[in-house]
Amino acid sequence: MTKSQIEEKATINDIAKASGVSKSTVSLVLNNSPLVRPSTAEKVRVAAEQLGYVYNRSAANLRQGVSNVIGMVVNDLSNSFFVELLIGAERKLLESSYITLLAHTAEDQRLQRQVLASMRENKAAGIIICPTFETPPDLVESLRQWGMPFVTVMRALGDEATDFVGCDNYLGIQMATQHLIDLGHSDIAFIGRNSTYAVSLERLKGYSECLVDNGITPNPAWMVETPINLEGGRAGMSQLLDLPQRPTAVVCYNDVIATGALNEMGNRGLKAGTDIAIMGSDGVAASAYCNPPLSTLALEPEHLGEVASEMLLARLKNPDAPPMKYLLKPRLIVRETCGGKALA
Amino acid sequence: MTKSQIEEKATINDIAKASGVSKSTVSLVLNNSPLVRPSTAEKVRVAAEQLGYVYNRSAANLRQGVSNVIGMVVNDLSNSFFVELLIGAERKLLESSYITLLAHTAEDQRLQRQVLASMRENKAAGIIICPTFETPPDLVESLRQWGMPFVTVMRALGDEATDFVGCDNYLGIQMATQHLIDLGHSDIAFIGRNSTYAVSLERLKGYSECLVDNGITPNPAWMVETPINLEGGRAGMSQLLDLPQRPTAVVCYNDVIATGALNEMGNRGLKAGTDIAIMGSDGVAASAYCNPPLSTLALEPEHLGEVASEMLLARLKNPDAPPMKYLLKPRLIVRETCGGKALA
DNA sequence: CTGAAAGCGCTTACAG
DNA sequence: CTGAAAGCGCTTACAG
Repeated sequence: MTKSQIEEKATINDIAKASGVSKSTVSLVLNNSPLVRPSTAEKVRVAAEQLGYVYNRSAANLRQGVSNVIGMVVNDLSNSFFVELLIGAERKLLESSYITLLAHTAEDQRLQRQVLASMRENKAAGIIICPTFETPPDLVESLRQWGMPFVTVMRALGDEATDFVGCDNYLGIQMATQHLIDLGHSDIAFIGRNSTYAVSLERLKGYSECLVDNGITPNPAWMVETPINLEGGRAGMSQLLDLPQRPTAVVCYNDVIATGALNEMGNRGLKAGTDIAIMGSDGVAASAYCNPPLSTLALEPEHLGEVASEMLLARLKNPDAPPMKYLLKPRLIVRETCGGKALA
Repeated sequence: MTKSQIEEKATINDIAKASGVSKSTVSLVLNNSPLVRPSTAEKVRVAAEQLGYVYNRSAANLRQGVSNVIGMVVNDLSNSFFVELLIGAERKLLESSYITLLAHTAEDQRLQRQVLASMRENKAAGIIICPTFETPPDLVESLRQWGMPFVTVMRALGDEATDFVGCDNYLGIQMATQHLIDLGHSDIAFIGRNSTYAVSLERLKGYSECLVDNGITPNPAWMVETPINLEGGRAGMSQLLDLPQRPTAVVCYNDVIATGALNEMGNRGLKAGTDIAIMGSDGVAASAYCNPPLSTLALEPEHLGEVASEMLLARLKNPDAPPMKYLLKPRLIVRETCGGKALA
């Protein structure tokens, strides 16, 4: 235990003493500066090793005014889309020797404010944020005023000047809807309408405009409003199945909704792809293992997470670069639930 | 911009000057010390507010030698069990004004070492760790030597002295197996055997001993070894269905495996609960929305996460308290896939 | 209840 | 290529 206590206490001063150089030189060595002569560096490294030295980032952070942590603020970890996004982002950050400070807001704006403030106090080098529903625009103002670099993900925030990573929601759902139309459907419903939520609005628009473009009149009774969760998907499908006139196909807001819908179909002895065609959106890993396997849109959440990290890192390197945008083009994944396997 | 630049720079010295007290007093106020006269405190708070003061945790961390961050090291975020556990843990930590440093190891030991070292440098106050497969015992030694408080979750590590949160794996799978036997099954398989993995060994034992206790001889061909992921579940079920003699019921290592198994059954036009009975384990949120709804074991991951946080917080308060253990007793959740709804 | 002083362990110009 | 000096913004005994 004495040994370990000695180890606990070693600082660059101790290393300096042990290796016969100044602590400036030690610091240079620890930061892999090319300025130090290799033989000196080696000597220092050996001493550090022997002393069981542990770099104290708190000290470095204080001196430099910035840390090696990146804040990651996520609105909904119960949706694996965001989990996969988190996985991609965190891995990428780690590769660049950043470490991730995570906060799950669960769509709570108050919490979002709180964790952002905490990340600021902790001198986060930057923030990746998947904002909550209806995040007020002054949040962006705050972040800017703080001088905090950030990239927003999936839900655009503020003006054109903010860095953003997302996907073409309109195009994706349009593709999904068109696919069903190409399969011969015209009675197509949408589950997951949500008027307070920009992404839902875009997706709903992709759906309804696609219908119109194909000469189909959208049916308001077939645009089901539900919370965006598994139960919402189940309940939404239940609502559709209770209608006197059922649709023959359903476009779901996302894979979570679709999974809930599949559940309800099963509960009623119906099979997706045979009785009713279903399309999801997001392409989460689990979508391939739905029962039946879900036809959906590849939004590549893990890739989006990686891109978000890369964008933030680029922003840190170059604070004055012009605004960066990444808008993923969805790709159709045809599996079983749309009943159009043959087409693919 | 001038305003915000001034704000950036305010320190306790500025507050001290502005409010006419010493910086010691300011520090006391910021930490809500009861020592300061309320009127003084108020004066200080107003000054801090006016100056747009931001507490600098790096400085406090350096001075105190410890931070307000807790490291959370998770082996597998592709399994929602661990995501739900993370959600519970993070929320609880936030309530106690700690913020979570997250690292996903994806079962990579090298990465696990690396992130742990990084968390140490960052002066994490403690660590919650769901260790990777086959984590070497010297990891516990390192953590102890570092003086780093930690609690291990799900996979026990080291000796009796480590704080641990988990569940009774043996009992759970035993209950699931017994339930199937009570339903009249005797041809019961197990998917997710994995000899290198302690938890799998416990669960497999719960399964096979339950069979023996009921006078049933375990069939080696029905103990399927697969990776623990969706594809493993699907492939495992496929393997069973290809057997000349199929089991009538299957106990799955966890809900991930069960979900994959359900997928394969659907692919073959089979229905769980009717054609073959399926039991999962873990009770992740999505299990209720499988198709059909999955019978499983409630392991309450979110609760386990909360408990882990509470345990770590207790450990921080009282470093010398005796080792703490929390072993959750699983509860049977009877839904559709076991075909025993009537019994519940 | 409040203040003066020391120091946490780094990094960064600056000088040589 | 290396060293001496200053300072980042806090907290913590200690004294009064």
